[in-house]
Amino acid sequence: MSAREQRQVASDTGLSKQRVVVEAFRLADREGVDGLSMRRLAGALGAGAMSLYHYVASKEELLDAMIDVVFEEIELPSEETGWQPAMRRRAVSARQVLARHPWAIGLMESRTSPGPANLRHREAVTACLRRAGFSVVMATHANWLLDSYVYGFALQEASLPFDTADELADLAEDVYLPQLPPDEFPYLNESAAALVAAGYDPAEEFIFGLDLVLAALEPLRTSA
Amino acid sequence: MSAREQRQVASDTGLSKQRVVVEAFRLADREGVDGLSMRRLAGALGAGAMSLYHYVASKEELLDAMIDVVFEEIELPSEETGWQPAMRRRAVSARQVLARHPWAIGLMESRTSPGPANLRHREAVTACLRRAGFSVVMATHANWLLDSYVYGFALQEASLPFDTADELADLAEDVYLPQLPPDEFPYLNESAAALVAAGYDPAEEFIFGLDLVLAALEPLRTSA
DNA sequence: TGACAGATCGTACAGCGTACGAGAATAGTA
DNA sequence: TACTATTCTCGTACGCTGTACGATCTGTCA
Repeated sequence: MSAREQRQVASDTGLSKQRVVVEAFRLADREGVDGLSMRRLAGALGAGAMSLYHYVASKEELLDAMIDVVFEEIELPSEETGWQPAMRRRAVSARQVLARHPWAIGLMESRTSPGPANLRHREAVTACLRRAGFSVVMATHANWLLDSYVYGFALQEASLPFDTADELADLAEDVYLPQLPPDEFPYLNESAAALVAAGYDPAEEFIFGLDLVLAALEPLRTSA
Repeated sequence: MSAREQRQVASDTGLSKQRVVVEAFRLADREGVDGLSMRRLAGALGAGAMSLYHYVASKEELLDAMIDVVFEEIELPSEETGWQPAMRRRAVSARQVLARHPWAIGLMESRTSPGPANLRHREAVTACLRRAGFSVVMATHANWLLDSYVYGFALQEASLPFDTADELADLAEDVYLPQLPPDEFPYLNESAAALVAAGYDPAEEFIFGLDLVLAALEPLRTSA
């Protein structure tokens, strides 16, 4: 057993690619992606900055690996239910995961080579659609539509500067409404008022659009 | 007339917030957002790096302003057609603009305070939906769904590492397929083959999903 | 024991955003 | 025209970044 393999097993002491990536993931959760530097990461691992480069070729590769950990966290579509419940569950899971790790969605634009968990995920989704009777072409369309919705929703949610309904109400009153003269922005005022009155739950909002999309996809299936 | 106002007019000589932001926009188009540094931007403007800070409080503010320029480029929904053609046109325009400036979508996650063009855009979209008979709540749902689709599509498109069908074919053969063993990823192989055979046009793909979404929203209108 | 490979990391470099404050240019007033 | 006040420009410097390079240290095997 080489020293390296030993290190991979003994997770408490010694480094490994796994430990580096997972700690980077945690650090990004804690401090945001801007707070993730090689030196700080090394510090959190009790190592010197340059030691990390034995496990990771560059920071870019580290970010790629972090994104793949995100995909590992997303539920794969079940094979035991209909395609709609299966896609619904995996989409809900994806949104939850992306909401829990808001740094991830911002990283995706710049990552171009999908990792293994990403590939496994795509394969499972495509399999689910194809088995449900979508043609190759229609499965591609469905994939784009569903993923666009999930990622776009996550992107918008990540850029909301509040986390709770209370914060929303405060922000609306103190920041938004003052810069929205009612005569120039009548409809935004109307919306803002309704939003503050009713509160706002991103999970519910997400489900609403998701169910519309799923229903719209149903007729694209070839077999009934 | 103050010196500053004069500078804002005389665009050839002298700086102004406009000139700084527009040049930053161009630089990002040319070199990507990673190539945009205050020093390089100053160089492109023939000025010292610190001079920029007279027109822009920080790089963050500069990025905010750049995003707002992006929104200025997006067509507002027309008031003279039905809501569907209007929303269709503005969504198509938004995708085009975001595809032309791929750095923009990556910036959106971190921008939390919308600029004036952004606000104008949202107001116009909401107005269009409300006038078409969507209730306040339904207009909010429609807004989320449409914007999620547009942004998510743009995000996925920006992370595609190819621009033309030829590049796609080359990449598929040289990079993707080799890492997709057919027994482990049968469906992805199937999709990849179909994609290479048929070519791939993001504009068409976008329209397909967009029309599904628009049709799905139609029944949410209160008045016929 | 000696040799070799794997792992660690100190140092250094170029580049980043920007705080500070000095100096130049311009505008307003007498 | 002369003096002052304001606006604008930017050189220097600080603390941070990713990482190239090479020295060192650790552990394995002959």
